[in-house]
Amino acid sequence: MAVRLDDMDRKILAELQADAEQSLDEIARKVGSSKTPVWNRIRRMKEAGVITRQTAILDPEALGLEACFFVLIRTSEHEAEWQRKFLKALRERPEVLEAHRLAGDIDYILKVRVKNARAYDTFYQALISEVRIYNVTALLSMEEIKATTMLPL
Amino acid sequence: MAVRLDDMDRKILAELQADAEQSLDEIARKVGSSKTPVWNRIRRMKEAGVITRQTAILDPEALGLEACFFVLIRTSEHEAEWQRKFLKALRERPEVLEAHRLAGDIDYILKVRVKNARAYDTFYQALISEVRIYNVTALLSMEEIKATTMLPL
DNA sequence: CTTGAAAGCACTAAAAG
DNA sequence: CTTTTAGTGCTTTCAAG
Repeated sequence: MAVRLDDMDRKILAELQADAEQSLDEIARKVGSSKTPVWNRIRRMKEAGVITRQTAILDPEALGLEACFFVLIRTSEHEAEWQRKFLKALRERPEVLEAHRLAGDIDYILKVRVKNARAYDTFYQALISEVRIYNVTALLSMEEIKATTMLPL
Repeated sequence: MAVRLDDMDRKILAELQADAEQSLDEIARKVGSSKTPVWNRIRRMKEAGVITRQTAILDPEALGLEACFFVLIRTSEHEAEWQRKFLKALRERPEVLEAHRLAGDIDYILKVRVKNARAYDTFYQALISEVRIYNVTALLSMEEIKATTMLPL
């Protein structure tokens, strides 16, 4: 899965992560190349799956999504059918921004963005009514110190 | 901070979140409007800070960043000077993708992306040598079930 | 909101290193 | 094999109705 990238590729990726609206000419100038080679490298990296997609980043506060919870989940069930239902529920709920299966005594962690604590409770009640969960701890974020989509290159 | 958005604005945002590479004409067609009004709405939402920026989403696996940790931090220190140093350290480290200050007995949560467990240990040793930390629990992600930048609208 | 028009840009192909 | 040059048609941007 890992793709071979040279220094120029990495510079281009850094520019695209920082600002995907720049023109090819601008990127080419910054990385010390020119339009066509930069365009070819970007195309190759899209085909190779290094660049997944391009998206607009929105401000959650400006949209009224003022509450962010990290949810630690322990479960007693480990059957395939239960897991299938659980994953489906997570993927279908748009307020679940992240979901990971973990190693260790905590089985899952979720990141959930909602309007307020009440909206979180609605989400929580809906989730536990869909699938059996042994233990849930919700961690409420008081302050987003850092949140970036920029991967280190 | 919260901005008033109508249904058309929300449809446009949904399109931009799903794929920011679409042309204005395409977006306009999908939301049932035309080029200029869509362009004006997007400009207004950028000025209002609803749309923060546009970015390329990269595949961490393809870049060889195969390990993801959630780090739960408890601290005994709550002085301004300690906090300043701690936040600075987090903001400067590119492997820290997210950092939140929490309510409750856990003080901070981090999301950290690195090449492997060894790289995490290097990060961890560097962090605890920079700032005094009372207790750290690292949760290792075995599987990214879901990871989206798309906020619910 | 629509039309329309100017400027800029992405993308392609073909030439040159 | 990679870069430069050059051209076409689409897209953004903006002014006027």
